[in-house]
Amino acid sequence: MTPTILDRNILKVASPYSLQRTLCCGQTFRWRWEDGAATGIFVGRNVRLKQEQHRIRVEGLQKPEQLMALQHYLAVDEPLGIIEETLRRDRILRRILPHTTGIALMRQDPWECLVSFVISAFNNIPKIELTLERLCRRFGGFPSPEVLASAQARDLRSCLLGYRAPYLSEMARLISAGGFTLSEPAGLPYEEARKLLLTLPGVGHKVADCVLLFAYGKGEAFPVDVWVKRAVERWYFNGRPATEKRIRDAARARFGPLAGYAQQHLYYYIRGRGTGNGERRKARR
DNA sequence: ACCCAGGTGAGGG
DNA sequence: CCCTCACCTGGG
Repeated sequence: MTPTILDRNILKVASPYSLQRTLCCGQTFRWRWEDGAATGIFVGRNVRLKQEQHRIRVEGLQKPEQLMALQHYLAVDEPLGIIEETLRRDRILRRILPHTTGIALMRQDPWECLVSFVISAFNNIPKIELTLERLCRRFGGFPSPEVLASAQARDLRSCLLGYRAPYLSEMARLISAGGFTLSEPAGLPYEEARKLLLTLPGVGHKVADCVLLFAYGKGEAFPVDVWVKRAVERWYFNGRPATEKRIRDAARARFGPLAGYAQQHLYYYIRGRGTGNGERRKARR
C-alpha cells in the first residue's frame, strides 16, 4: 500500500501532546510503534500516524469524518497544559512529569476496551497483544459482541485465550442478548457505572477502572495494578504495603477528577525503566 | 522443572 | 471488606 498525497492528512495538536506516550502508555494494545511512527487499524483501515511537532500526519484515511473520529479517539483536544499544571501541585508528580509529559487519555470504544482488558488479566503485555492479534485475524477484524457470542468454542480456543475464553463468550452473549447495554455506563456517575461494569464476567475492580477511564471518560477512575500499587506504596505510603481499596480511595481524595491522569503518569514512569512503553525498547514483533 | 506476568472468582472469615 | 488460592499460556 503506497500512500499517495490524497490519503495524507494532518491533525493539529497543542503543546505537550505526545502521540508516542499516548499510544504506548498502556491504555491500548493495538498500535505498534516503530521508526518514530505508529501503525494500527482504525475504523477498519490500516493507518499510520507520525507526529511532527504540533502536527500529526495521518496516512490511510481520507474521509473528513474518519479524520474527525480519529481526532476524537486520540483526544488531541485534551487540555493537557492545564491538566499537567494542576498535577504538578503534587510533589511526586512534579518530579515525574518531565519524563512523562504529553500523555492524553484516549476515548476508546467500550467493547474493544472491555475485551482487551479482560484478556489483560494475569497476563503480560506481549502476550496480550498477540492474543488480540489472533482474535482479530481469526474473525476478520475486531469481533463484535454478536460475532463473539456465536463463535465456536474451538475458534476461541484457537486464539489461545486460556481460561479467559468463557469470560469473553459470556460477556458477548450477555451484551448481544440485551442483558447489558454498552452505552449505559457512559451516562452514569463513576460509582454507579463501576458497579454496573462489575456485573460482567471477567471484570473486576482493575479492569472496570481501566474501561471507565479509557473508554467512558471517567477521570476519577484509578486502576490499581501491581505496578501502580508498587508506585503508590513507595512514593505515597512511605514504602508501606497498602490494600488496593485504600490506594484507590487515597488517589481519588487527592486527585479527584484527575486521578486517572495521575495513574497514567505513575504507571508510565515506574514501568518506563523496564519494558512496555516503546521508548526504551526495540519494536516488538 | 519452575517461576512469573497489567487479576478474577470462589470460598471463608 | 480482607485474605487465600487456583488459573491458560508462553517466555525466561
